[in-house]
Amino acid sequence: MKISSMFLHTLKEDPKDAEVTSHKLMLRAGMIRKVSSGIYSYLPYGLAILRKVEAIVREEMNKSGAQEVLLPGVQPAELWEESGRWDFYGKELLRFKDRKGAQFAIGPTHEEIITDLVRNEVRSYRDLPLNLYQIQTKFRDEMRPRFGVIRAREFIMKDAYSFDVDEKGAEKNYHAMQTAYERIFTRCGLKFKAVEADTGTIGGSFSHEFMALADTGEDVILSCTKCQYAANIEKAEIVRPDSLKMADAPSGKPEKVHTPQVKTVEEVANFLKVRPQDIVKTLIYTTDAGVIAALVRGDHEINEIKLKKALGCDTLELADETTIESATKAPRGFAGPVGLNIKIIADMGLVTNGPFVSGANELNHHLKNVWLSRDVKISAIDDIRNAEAGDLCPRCKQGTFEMIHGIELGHVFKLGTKYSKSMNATFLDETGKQQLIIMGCYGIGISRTVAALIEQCHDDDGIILPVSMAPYPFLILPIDVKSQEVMDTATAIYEGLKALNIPALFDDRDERPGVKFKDADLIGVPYRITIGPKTLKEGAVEIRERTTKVTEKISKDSVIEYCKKVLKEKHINL
RNA sequence: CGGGGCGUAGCGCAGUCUGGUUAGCGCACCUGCCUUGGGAGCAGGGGGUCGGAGGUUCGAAUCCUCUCGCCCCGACCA
Repeated sequence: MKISSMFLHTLKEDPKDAEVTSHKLMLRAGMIRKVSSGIYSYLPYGLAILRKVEAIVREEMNKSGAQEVLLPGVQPAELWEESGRWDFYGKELLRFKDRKGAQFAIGPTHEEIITDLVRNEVRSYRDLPLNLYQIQTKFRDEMRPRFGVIRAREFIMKDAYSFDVDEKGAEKNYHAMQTAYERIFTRCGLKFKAVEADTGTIGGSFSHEFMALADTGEDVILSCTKCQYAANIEKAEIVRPDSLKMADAPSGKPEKVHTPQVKTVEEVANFLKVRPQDIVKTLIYTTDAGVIAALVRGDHEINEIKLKKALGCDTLELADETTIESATKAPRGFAGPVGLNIKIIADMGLVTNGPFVSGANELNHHLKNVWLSRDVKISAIDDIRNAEAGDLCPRCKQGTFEMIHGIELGHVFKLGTKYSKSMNATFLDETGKQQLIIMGCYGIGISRTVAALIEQCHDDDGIILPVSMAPYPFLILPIDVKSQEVMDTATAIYEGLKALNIPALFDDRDERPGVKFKDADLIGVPYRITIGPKTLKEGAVEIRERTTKVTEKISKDSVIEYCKKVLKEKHINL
């Protein structure tokens, strides 16, 4: 491709809107342009990289036995009502009416559509197992789109759905997807980690997320320093203490102290000269099972997903001021467990400690010398806090957790019969009995993968594409387009690569060398072939590797061979 | 949804507080000259309903009211 005629417009300056590196570079390299918040157009160069990811995904999905389909972006409300998600999904589901007034949504995911399709086609166990996937644009009306295409509202996703006759088959499909994902992200040249994840409202026995390691990642992962265990903070387990009984207390009773305007854990710790871990944080929640109090140590953070699970409730929300006041008889900031008349659940991190400081349920007062075993009626003790760096690993019990950040690229999980049940997707087994299909679903954020890759692979000059991700592995750069000799050589190389179907960019613009060098670095082409009058006098051209910045001088006649060799070494078949 | 910030040429910004010629600068773009190994230089040029609507005023980018959009922090969401 000749750059002079390419729809490629690079920017010298960082666009104001962009915060993270990948977003800045994707805009500067002319890959994307913003249309609206969280909505982007892909320009030729950006699309070309996107296609590289898609190609790898297709190859590996097909190899694993999945078959490609293409489902509609617009989905009728009826199917969502059938699965129960029309009311449940919330504002992220963009809804609208057609001219007849019928309700539709723009698909944020496709469980309903695929389940509907499969239930209409699959009759017998002979039709199973099945794994269907698609690569398609999805829309989720995110409250706060961020980081360019990393958290966009409109984005491109590969989603696959598996259908099996039994649990064993479902498990097999799950593992097939896991290994496919490992291969996909490895081939993309990404540093990633598969971590245990929460299954969310979807349920099922387990799920894994594939995280690209990046400091700017929104997800927090806890990873054992000794063994393989790694999990999303939402899920990361904490070692259970030997006993879930609160530490024995001496006789006595809590002592009320005056603490004017002292509310937060930090303020209380400073004011009363105690450590944060000697304070009990009391959080009041409104749930579908009533108002409850959750207790965690002052230095710990509550984990609402764990809390929800421990309580067995569906909805959970920090209580508002009015609810807090009616439950504790005190304004926010002074809640404490002593004398509370609502259900109290305590984190197991509290069992070995005492005495504690807590709120006194009275304005400007706290209690000292509180023993949970003596002074508080606890209904349950469970793991309801976030794991943190330094915690003992729950698996090997030798290593400790370190905290890393990641960008969620892929998610595999078992759906079980959630959708087949609500939407009645069944088959007849060998004995003629009707059975529910066991499902799984597996997503990869394609557009997000491109951004994650750039987040990992760049330097001060721009993007550094691995050869596997480069739509054009080579860029031919004549220093002076007015020099006949230079242009003849450059053109010969360009045509030579073209004849072999090796994609290359030809920077034939009448620009000064510096401009072309900067652009070449910015868009991240792995190999730059520079043709200038100086080296040409020796019959040579230069090849510079983007990653290492090492320049090598080679004979102008051996360039094609060199390129072929590079591709072979990197196992790229074009 | 709460808090903060910003909308002036394709991009980045000044001008707004304190109203007053033809609204300015850098980059990008067009023409010419010159130059050609890391975003050169000179000369000339095109491009703006100052986010939108309404109002105040002799006069509004500037003041007032409403509104839309975008960004950041938080909440929310899986």
